[in-house]
Amino acid sequence: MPMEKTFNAAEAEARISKLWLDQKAFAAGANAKPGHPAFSVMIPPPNVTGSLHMGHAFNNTLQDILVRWHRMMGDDTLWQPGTDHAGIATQMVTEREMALQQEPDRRTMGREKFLTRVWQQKQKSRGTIIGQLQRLGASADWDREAFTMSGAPGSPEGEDGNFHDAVIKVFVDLYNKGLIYRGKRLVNWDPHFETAISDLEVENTEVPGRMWHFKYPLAGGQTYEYVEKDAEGRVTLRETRDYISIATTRPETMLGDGAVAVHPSDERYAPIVGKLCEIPVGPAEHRRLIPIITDEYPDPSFGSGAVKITGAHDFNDYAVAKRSDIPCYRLLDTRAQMRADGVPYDEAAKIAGRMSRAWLVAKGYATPGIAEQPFTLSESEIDALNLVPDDLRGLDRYEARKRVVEAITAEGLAVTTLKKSVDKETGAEHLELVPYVESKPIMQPFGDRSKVVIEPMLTDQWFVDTAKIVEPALEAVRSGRTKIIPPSGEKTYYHWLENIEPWCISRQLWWGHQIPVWYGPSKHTENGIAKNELAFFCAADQESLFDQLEDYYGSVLIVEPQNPDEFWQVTENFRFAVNAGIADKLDGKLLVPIYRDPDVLDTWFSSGLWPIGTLGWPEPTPELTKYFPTSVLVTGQDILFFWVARMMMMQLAVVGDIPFHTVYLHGLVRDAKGKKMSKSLGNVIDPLEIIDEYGCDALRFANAAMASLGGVLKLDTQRIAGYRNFGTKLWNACRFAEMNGVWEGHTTQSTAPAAKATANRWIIGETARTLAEVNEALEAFRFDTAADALYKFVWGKVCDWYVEFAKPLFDGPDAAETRATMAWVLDRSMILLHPFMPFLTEELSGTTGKRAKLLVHTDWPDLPATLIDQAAAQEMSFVTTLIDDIRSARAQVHVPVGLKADLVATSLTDDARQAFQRNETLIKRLARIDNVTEGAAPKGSIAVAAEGAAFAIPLQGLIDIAEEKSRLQKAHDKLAKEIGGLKGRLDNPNFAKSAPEDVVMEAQSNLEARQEEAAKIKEALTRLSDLG
RNA sequence: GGGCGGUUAGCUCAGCGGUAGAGCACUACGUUGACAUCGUAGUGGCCACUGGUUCGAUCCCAGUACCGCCCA
Repeated sequence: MPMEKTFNAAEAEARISKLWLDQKAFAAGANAKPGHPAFSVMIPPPNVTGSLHMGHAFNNTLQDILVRWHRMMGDDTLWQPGTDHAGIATQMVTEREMALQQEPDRRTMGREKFLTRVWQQKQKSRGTIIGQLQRLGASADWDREAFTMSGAPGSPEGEDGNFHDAVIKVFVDLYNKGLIYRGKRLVNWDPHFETAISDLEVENTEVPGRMWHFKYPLAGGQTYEYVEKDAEGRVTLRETRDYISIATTRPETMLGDGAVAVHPSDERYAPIVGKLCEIPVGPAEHRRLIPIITDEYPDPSFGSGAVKITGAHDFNDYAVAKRSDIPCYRLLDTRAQMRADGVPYDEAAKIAGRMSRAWLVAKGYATPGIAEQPFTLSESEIDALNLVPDDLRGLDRYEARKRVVEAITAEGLAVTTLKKSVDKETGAEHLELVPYVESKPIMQPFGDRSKVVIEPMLTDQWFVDTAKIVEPALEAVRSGRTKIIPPSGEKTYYHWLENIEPWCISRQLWWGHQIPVWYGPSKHTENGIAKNELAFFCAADQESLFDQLEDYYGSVLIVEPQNPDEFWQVTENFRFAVNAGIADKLDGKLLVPIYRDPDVLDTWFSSGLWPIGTLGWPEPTPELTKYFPTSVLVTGQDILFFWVARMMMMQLAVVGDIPFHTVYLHGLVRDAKGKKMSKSLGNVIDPLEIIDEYGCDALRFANAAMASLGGVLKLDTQRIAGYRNFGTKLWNACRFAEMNGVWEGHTTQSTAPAAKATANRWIIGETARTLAEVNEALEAFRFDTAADALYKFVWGKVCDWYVEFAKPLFDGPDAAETRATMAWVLDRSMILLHPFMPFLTEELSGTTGKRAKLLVHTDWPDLPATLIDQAAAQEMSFVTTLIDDIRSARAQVHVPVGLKADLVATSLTDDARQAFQRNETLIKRLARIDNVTEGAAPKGSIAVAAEGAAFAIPLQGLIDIAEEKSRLQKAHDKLAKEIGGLKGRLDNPNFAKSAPEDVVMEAQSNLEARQEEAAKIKEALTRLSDLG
């Protein structure tokens, strides 16, 4: 059955994909040749509930090109696929789905049932993204599909695997090495998901904001001389003040202020440093007093120069508070509402007030009148204090803000400014005092998933002490053991790692790897059990946990209370029993309460182990030996910190080796105008729709062609259409071959046919040249250069010229070798294009000959450089240039295409004559020439110059002399300009002296060639002038 | 504020020491033994600006302007 006019992608893709999968063509090690190296790639695991977007399509196309290329070369290739459990995202998707199905919410359901429900969701969603990756032609070893939560407790049948064990083992190891610790720290809190998130999951966005200015009255009505000076030291303002002015964008956090800070060099406030001032909000009879302290943080030139310090709700303030031992009072609950727990406000405020005065004493600011006993509270005692006034408790943070501002303003403690207003009726001007509120853009943190405003929150969390494991990760890149492409990625990598912050890895979610730490009552002393303190037991398995418990508590019964209240109740009993010395009387019935940390690990903690985890670690698997470290990681530059840097740190910390030799970072895919694709903008290009419309190969080739290093990738459907056309072009070249019997009895021939005809020798050489270009480009991860080389070869050389040359050759004595050559060249084209356009090429390969193997396993060519025939290349260059010039000349003087003209060779060197004669049929056909003679140029002819030759095309009466003159003049002018440049250079004595010899030689020969050509055109011009 | 990039044809981008290339778009012509998802020919550029290095700069260096992205 003859070939169709175009490739039917929609029909063929599914069929070919099935063929590959059925034959397990992508299995690890498939097509590997003995002695060849391993080539391994880890897929960046997409979210298990995700669906394919353009970024995935791009990323996976590049990986697939590399993988298919290496597999065809016979390397032992593994492309490891899998998905990520994506904590927040998956929990979110499941809860949304549950709401839709009117199922009970997760709290009603309880943790265990909810997790079962998420596993169901996971199993339902997983096929979507995997199927979409397969549609893309991704040649990963699908039988090895991994999951970052495989083997977790409660996982259903079929979800077994090592990943959970690996994650837990790493946590325990790092904990035992002191690289993971728990602490009360200020973290980014997502009030929507009610969990901590890491710095990286926060997006800072500029939004319109307001800055209020308030007066904090000095304690006891004290006053001071407030003096402002200009740059020259002249006094510009001097007044007596009984307050200090503060600016804030978050008035509701004033309730948690622990101090007011000024810069140590700020003379304006020097008189009141170490004194107390009053927070101007809350019940008047219980106003809290806080100290005025110095710190480097306040900027004297910004606002009033004084800042309030709210350690529990601002990262900068937290640092100041830590430096000066200022207490951090938490005001918000997990949903970012004003706290409603704890003792009433007046009690809490009293305690906080004592803290302030004790601070003054402790820091040596104490004045005789208010000397106090030392008074300190533990972190958790401070955290238990709720300083939200009773009437604000339980309010939303924004509602509380409104009320606070209103109250302060009503009391006259807002800083005011004069505002001029004009009475519309009378035209009279009024001046009135209004609260001073600046409208200005402020940076606000948002959760990257929830999109709600993130709240800095003082909570107990687990952290990786990244500073301790960062050095090997830095060293590996510095030394070049791991190479990051493009190099700018390395700079970014260094910059981040050199300034790395502790990594908060605990999340208050249910879906994830639960932290393997149990808490029990702390034995503070040898004999007693302390109140409110915990002992930690970090264990990878039950056996180890029990061992640790026994070591610590001795032989006792362990219970796991269901909730914290119960825990503390049992703890209290236990404590009492032990402290009362009656423990051993209970005859082993004494119960030690233990509870497991309910939090789960950050998803990136587990995906940070992707390279070793997917290869079976901690078991010493053969895959680990063979494929680790992996060859290359292909990923977006947006997850350099999230994932790449963490994999580097973790693999080096856990197995002491780099996870990959090369990291290839690519940009983000945007729309044709460079805009981020987003549903709200409506500019999302769905890769599956593109595949439906243009075929997968077109999308893949476009992706490869776009993959220049660095920057944004703007995707244009017109360009994809262009590459679809490119596929069609190759398809039709093969169809042409079919019509000319090229494929009859064809089998794959790896060695090039021995050809005599110049055109055949030339195209064989071009094939070898292209192969070298593609190899070189892919070795350097220049997918764009490789795609470009293939495009130019197939379209520009094979289709534009070689197919045309073949037409006359098929009628001549070289027909047989031409058929063999064309078959070989088109075969090579399919092979070289296969990593880029796997479907179309596999289909072509299958329909054009009898093949020993599928194209996916066909040997990547190894073509000797001797195939590049310089003489043939030179001769074909002469031929194609001549044809181009004749066509151009004809077109410019409007010779009808249908008219076959004659050609007169007016001068020919021997070489040129031979070259011409050998290819005369080709030239005549393509330049539409009838008869060829040698002799003088006839009157009324147009002139064409070539290397070593000059030709005339007699067209008397057909052409406009003036037009021809202007054409020649133009060509001459262009040459003259080039000659001028070359001459100028060569005449410069410094050029000859300083430039390399070959450059001088090249310029010299260039000049001669240009001059020769110019002379011929000049001659022709003269002839025309003679004609009139 | 800190870091990393970018500024080349109408658009999207290559090139990165020897005075410019591609694809698309545009113009004209055109169904010649595969291909109109095509062919042939053409139009189009002080390579952001200012200095410097060099025999020679779009390319290297410094600065300026503007535009991105990341981190505060």
